[in-house]
Amino acid sequence: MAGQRTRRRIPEATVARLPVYLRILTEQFDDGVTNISSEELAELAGVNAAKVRKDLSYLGSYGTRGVGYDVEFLVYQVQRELGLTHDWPVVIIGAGNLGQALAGYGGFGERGFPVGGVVDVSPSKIGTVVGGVRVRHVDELVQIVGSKNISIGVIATPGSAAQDAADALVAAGVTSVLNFAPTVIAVPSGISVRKVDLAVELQILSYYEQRRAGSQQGGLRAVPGGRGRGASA
Amino acid sequence: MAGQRTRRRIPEATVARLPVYLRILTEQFDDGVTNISSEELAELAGVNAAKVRKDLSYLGSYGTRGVGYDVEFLVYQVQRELGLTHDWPVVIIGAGNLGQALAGYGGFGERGFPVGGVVDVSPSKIGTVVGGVRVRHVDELVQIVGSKNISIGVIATPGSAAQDAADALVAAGVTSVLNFAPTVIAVPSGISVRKVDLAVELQILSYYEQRRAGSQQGGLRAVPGGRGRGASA
DNA sequence: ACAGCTTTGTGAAAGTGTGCACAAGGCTCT
DNA sequence: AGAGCCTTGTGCACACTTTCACAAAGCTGT
Repeated sequence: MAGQRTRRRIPEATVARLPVYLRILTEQFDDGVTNISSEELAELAGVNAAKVRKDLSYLGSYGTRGVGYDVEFLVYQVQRELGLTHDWPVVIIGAGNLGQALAGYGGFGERGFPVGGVVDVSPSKIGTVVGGVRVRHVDELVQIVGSKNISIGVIATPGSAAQDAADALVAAGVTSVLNFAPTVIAVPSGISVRKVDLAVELQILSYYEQRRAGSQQGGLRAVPGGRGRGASA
Repeated sequence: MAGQRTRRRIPEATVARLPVYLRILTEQFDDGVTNISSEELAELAGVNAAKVRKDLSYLGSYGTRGVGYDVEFLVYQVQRELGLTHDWPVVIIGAGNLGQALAGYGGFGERGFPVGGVVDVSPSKIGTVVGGVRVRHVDELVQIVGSKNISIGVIATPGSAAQDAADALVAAGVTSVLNFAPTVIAVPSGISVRKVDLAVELQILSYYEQRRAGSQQGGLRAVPGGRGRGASA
């Protein structure tokens, strides 16, 4: 009865790395690897071994000293912690270039995020089929989200429509949003938002590229990584 | 003669925010806004005003106390700092779903990163035209990179081919890499790498979504943001 | 010329994240 | 059963980031 789960809070930086470990562990498991050390995992993830151990320690003491971690068990634990023991269908709002690419990408479904619906406002898009899903009108968002129990929405509209899209998603009951539009969106507190802006990534690279050119000689070094880390060979 | 530029180093976290400020400032400028306060800019960027001021202070003292910042001037300064005073052509490696979407996206070119070339290994892809560019064989990478003076490469291959793609890019002379493949790639030191993994973003959302469901009541809060910040309305 | 208002620029404190270094623990082999 | 080896889990110091709070500086109106 005494709740064995204290609901320890996992640092955000660790949460961002767990999916990377998970992918590597899954690959290793598929390759028949049954045990892995923090050193090996760190090498494959491009991070420091101490960091791997500290990250994994937030899940519990699942390693064996002198031996390492049981890959299969660790895969399960990471999945459980990330809430990946079941699928999370997503709805994509915006069926333009990007929306079509995302829907057709296939990588989502494979990794537990099947495309449960695609909506748009343009009559020319509605009714077309992308990624095996028929595009429906944004007004049907409530039904789609409700009937498939969707909690994650993906914004793939132009920047100018992103806030409307976010409002529509929230109104329909979505509680997490992945925003690909190059715009900061406002949502009620309690709604999770993450943003991916391709141009921003390139501009960050541009900064380091320019700096390299400017300072002629000396200290070339890998770009320190927010999320995208530079690993040296 | 005394170098007015001490080449002050800008913190990584700030570099990641500058592109966001730049986009907002450019929009405001296009709307005819000539002056902006740190408070207004912070509101639009979804961050704290003190952070905006500190970020901008790394560029120099370009504001006027009691007034704010001159939008046009600030746009120029941020662009200069990010190295965006000229275009940076990019080469995309991988002409599958994602590569096609990126090449056809258009958003790259508009923001100063025109697609200077697309390459692939598959004979079925070579010769096809995506985003107005003819797909060429990866063996031609050296010529493409050399003739157009390209320093940024975008990896849009499947994960299994990502390391080979990275090696090919580096061998061709590229010094910055944006990796969309769900794999950690190793590069020589001195090469900048940033990574965008769509599944990782969704998995991070899944974590907070699951946690919300698990802890029944209480403390719903926006997902703390690595890069994608949750703003509350 | 000066008082009062506004907003910047920044020192300092608080909060997060990273990485070293090592004790604790477990396995194997004799 | 015990020695020796290996790898985990973590305390601690350091580095980076965020936020507060306020002095400095410029503008406006009298």
